[in-house]
Amino acid sequence: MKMHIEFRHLRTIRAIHEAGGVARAANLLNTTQSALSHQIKGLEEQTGVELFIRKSKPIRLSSAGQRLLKLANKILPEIDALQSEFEDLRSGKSGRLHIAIECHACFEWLFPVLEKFRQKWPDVDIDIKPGLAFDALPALQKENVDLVISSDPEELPGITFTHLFDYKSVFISSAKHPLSKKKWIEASDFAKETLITYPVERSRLDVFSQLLIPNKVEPAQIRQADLTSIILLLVASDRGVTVLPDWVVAEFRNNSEYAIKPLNKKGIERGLFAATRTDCLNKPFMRNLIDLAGQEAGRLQKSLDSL
Amino acid sequence: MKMHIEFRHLRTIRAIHEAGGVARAANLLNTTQSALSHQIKGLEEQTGVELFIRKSKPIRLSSAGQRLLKLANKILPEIDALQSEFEDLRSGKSGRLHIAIECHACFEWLFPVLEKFRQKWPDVDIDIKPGLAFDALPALQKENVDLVISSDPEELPGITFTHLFDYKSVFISSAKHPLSKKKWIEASDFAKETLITYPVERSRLDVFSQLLIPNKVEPAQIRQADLTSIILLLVASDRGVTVLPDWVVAEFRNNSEYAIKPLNKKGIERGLFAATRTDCLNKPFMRNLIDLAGQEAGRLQKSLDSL
DNA sequence: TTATAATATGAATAAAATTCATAATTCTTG
DNA sequence: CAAGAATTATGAATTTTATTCATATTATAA
Repeated sequence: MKMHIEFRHLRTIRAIHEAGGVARAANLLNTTQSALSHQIKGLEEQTGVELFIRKSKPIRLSSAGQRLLKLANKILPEIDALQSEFEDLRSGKSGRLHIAIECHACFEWLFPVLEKFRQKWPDVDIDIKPGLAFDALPALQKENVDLVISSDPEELPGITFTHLFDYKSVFISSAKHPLSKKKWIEASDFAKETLITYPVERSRLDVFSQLLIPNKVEPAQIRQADLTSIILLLVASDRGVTVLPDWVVAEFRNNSEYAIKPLNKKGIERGLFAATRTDCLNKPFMRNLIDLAGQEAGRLQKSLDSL
Repeated sequence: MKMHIEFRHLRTIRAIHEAGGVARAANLLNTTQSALSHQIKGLEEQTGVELFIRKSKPIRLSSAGQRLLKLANKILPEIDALQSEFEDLRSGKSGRLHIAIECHACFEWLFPVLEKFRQKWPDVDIDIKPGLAFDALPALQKENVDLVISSDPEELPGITFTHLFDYKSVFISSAKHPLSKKKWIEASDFAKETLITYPVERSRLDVFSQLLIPNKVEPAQIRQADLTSIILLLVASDRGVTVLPDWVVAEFRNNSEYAIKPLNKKGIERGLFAATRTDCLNKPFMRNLIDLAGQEAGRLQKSLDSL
């Protein structure tokens, strides 16, 4: 007989000890006295060590048996804990929510959303993965991340894009800037300007993908900055102009330092989407996050409308 | 399918992770790729949690799988350690040596023996159980102790008495005591004396069992003391007389404060035995202890002879 | 896209655990 | 100390579980 020590054995040892006897332990474990007797016999053969003192009835643990019991008492609670963690996972109480953001400015509205989310789902492992802006969708497919915030929905197998809200990309310059006199801004207006952007691929920036590339316009100069507040600082001091989502500018629309103009006569409107693996949409916390994002969007919209 | 998490699964998870793939892990574990695949499938069904990301080849652990791996890395070394402890037990390198001493004075020669023993068998769990003087042999049978030092061998099933050495019980008084004038001491001599003994049953004391009870003599008074040195102190200050094994008095035989006399003309000679469960005599450390005890006895004998 | 390496699957087989019935212990009590 | 009660052990049959074999499916790299 080969047989290894198994959890079954640990449970049996513990039960025999606690119940004070094989027969009573068998009750506890919903099995027969015979089964346990065979079990411990097999275990003793396998380990080559006497685990019980059989000269007493009911049988008692030998010192080796007590050593094993000690291990059982250490180990069994650990798998129990694991099982309950898994139960949380299965029920959707806990889970992993690793997020990649294609749209760089999205940090702005996402943070407050995550803050609310965190309070409601304390057991969900939230993380924002940097450096994935480019191949966020492959990462999503490979389960390296669980949610991608993107403006460019694609048809991908196993991936679902959920519309969150729409926004407008708007032009921002200082109030003193010559272009602030125009009603709206066109592609050609950028030819002589310094454009300030996030340090990401052009294709990932609305100004380029929606306006400059289609119109084959190249800005006179490009300057990059990481943080939205830095970009705005540079714009305020007339070191350049920029294009940002309208929600970013909501808070300071009434700030007289800035001029905010639509792009083209009709403005450039874009959608924002949550990309997830389709099966993950079943998870309660995932739906709730998307809900919360929608709510936050409504709130931003209101604050824009009210101006 | 019912199935619990088992050590097998932990080993599999670990092997898949370390080998980087199911097929390679199967090699490590001397089994087939199919077996492992079925195993993890069963485990995933049981726990209701995806343990691996199957969109990649070779498959990788999911976050739940990593949680399980963490547990595996914590638990598996612990059973390995246990198994090697058991191996030591089986090979006789370690074990339990709980000793009961019927003969109260035996502490005197046993301690140096145990000291040597301890150095040679550091993994053996040595203990001296007090309070068992009376029913030491039943305790031996019930495996509450593993060795009994006794002067009264009996025929008991499963118990073997090994002769260690012989000694004489000798009478001790102060040098000023009237009885110190006699060549030897008889039972009747005790009738007017205060006898100092260990605080144990009369039947367990040589003076009584070998001399006073057979001769129906009752000492004038009995006084009890726990420690041999205390008894000797009392004797030296003439508060009473005592009877002790000759090896106890070896060291101070030339001390002029004491008078040491044989009991009866021929002396009372007794044997000392190591009682063990018969099967325990196979254990190397047990035999070695008995050997060491014999050697120590030889040493004591010499120190007596040389005087 | 195709070839290749890796994993999954289903049915058959092998292995192991459990049960049932009963024997053999140890304990208890008169 | 014997007899009965309670407890554990055992062997064979049965059921459950794990593994293998052959092959299908899936993912990756060329």
